[in-house]
Amino acid sequence: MSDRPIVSPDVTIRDVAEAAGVSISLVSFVLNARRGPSGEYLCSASQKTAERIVETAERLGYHRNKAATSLRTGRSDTIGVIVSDISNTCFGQICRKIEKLANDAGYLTIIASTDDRKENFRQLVDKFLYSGVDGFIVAPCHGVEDSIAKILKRRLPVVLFDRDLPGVEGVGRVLLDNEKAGRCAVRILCSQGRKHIGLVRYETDIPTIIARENGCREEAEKNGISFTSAILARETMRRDIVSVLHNAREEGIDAMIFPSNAITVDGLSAINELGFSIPEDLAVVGFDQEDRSEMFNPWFSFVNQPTKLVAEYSFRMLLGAIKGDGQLETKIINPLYTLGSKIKK
Amino acid sequence: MSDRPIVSPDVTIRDVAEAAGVSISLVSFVLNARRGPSGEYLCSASQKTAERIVETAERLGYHRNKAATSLRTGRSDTIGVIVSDISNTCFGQICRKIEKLANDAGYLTIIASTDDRKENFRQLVDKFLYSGVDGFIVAPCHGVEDSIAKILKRRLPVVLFDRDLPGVEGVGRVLLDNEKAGRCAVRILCSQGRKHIGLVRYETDIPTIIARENGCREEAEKNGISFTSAILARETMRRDIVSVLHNAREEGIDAMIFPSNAITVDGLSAINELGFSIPEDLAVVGFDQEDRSEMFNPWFSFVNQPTKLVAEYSFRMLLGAIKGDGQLETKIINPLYTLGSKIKK
DNA sequence: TTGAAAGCGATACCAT
DNA sequence: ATGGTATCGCTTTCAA
Repeated sequence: MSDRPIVSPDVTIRDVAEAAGVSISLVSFVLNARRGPSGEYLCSASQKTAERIVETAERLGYHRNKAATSLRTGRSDTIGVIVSDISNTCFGQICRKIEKLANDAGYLTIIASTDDRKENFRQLVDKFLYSGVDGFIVAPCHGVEDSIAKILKRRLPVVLFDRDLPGVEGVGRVLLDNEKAGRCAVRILCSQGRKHIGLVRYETDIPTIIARENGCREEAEKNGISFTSAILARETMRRDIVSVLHNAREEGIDAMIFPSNAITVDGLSAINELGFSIPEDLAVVGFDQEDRSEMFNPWFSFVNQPTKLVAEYSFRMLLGAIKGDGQLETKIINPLYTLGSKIKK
Repeated sequence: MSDRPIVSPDVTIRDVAEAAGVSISLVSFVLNARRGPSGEYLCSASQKTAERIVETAERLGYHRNKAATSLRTGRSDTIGVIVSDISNTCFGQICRKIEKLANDAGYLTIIASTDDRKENFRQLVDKFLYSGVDGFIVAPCHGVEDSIAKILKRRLPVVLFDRDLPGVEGVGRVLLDNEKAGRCAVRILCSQGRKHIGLVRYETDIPTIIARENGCREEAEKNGISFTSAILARETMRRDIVSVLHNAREEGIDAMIFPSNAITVDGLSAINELGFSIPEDLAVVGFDQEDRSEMFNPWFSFVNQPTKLVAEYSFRMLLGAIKGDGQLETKIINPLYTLGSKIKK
């Protein structure tokens, strides 16, 4: 039983030094020493003093002041994660996993949401920069190349995920193979015997969505299946999608693809509003939805990013870049798909 | 023209001082001055120099080094948020809103998930403490009173939300009225003509769940309706809940209540597995589910925390405590409920 | 093997 | 109205 002292204001390295009867430098030296395989201190200090110092530090309840360390070293052991919306389950899961990995590696994680607006993205990047994060993992908005450049100018590593910024160099990437994801969606519908596939999206040049659409079209052609896509204005999509679906069905379309999470949400809501049933009236494949859909109506399918994998690749790549070993590369991930309540492949 | 190299790793307050031809102290003084109503600087510096200093700072792209400020002042303009699982939509939404409010108030937010394990909770509290957060907003695990005490000993403000730690003093609280939430769930089912209500939960002394159950029982008695609750082992709930639901239906129970998010997830999955349809075979009220259920089968209802309200109250209360105005109190929130795809009350 | 001392960048007290 | 300077806690040469 250790009789822990009543912790008062704060124990500094100076207190430890005094209590252990050594100099401040030595304490710092020992406390930052790497441990040998036999658990011992790899530094020039004698094992005996090293142990005494460590023990004293523990007894006093010493913890290094991060601000001071950060000021002195320029490192903060903090990484910044920026997504469009943390309450989107897909991002929530990725962030959670990144946070866990980072925590295990001794890093703190700062997470922020941009609402997909580049002014917010820029502001957050600045804020994180001035807070001294050691690296970034971001799902970028369209058109934030300048912000990324700003990070790179400070020689901080960046890993992009979920969305690409084509042409940007010097960053790591962990991206879904979106064309393959599109092909996957069509194949699911083919295997359910559908012949007339429709896709709804909003007007955009987000490469993710375009690539998915291309994948769909390609696979549909390959299978000799009709493929039609409807393009709506982003602002009024939620409203307009209802009539699009209504008309689609009138015209004999028997399956719909919603190529992003936002579209999936609006699309399924519209289907409920129209009273269509899945898959009798319309088969459906959505994208980027949570893995809890088994809770709900299990009769539609999803194509997803494997969130854990994305988190793992992203964090490992960033950590490697921060530490100096490991390098920033581009990792293309295979899509995952969910049929009903079963995950295959 | 100075013959300095163009590349400046970072602009410091000293650079600004030199460029503006004043002392470091004055720069700090002006840059920390509060602004008057007419937009001007409330400090003893003359308006002219004040303006010159600010302009110079902007021109050089100066941003204060947070580590240095934090070291010097003890403040970090950072708050720590701890939840059980950020990928749980309910927490995701609350965190997102807190983050936004904090951001607007000039604070950075650090979010972490505990997985509902108190060792994790403790570890995270320590980590946040040593990182120098200015305050905490936490959904505590059961049995972490000691961690909270540790925070309070440092005189940092804490706001609890979602879950209470009865008996802990000196903290703010933003809590759902869980008894009322339970009563609400039963009333929904009554209004749908149900007469035999069942509830499933795992073995626990989490006050949230107990209070909900009590609310249910109370309201059922008041309405002369039968109420049965099944208590499972936490570890095997996911599996056992299937047979519980099967038996319940055999025994004539016509409605189920799942009094937490975790139980709701398992419960609905089980219902899908059993092939029951809602509400023909069983009416259902879940708890703490996301607001996107309109996407899915809308034929069951939810009782929720109003996430924005929780976030707003929590953050305001914390900010008040940090700033010194405002005080920590207990705020009890009314439940929100969702019927089908419509939100009422 | 150990210690003294010079900063890191910003703040705030005390002079002027 | 402005400036000098000690200090926050820690890391890191360089000397002893």
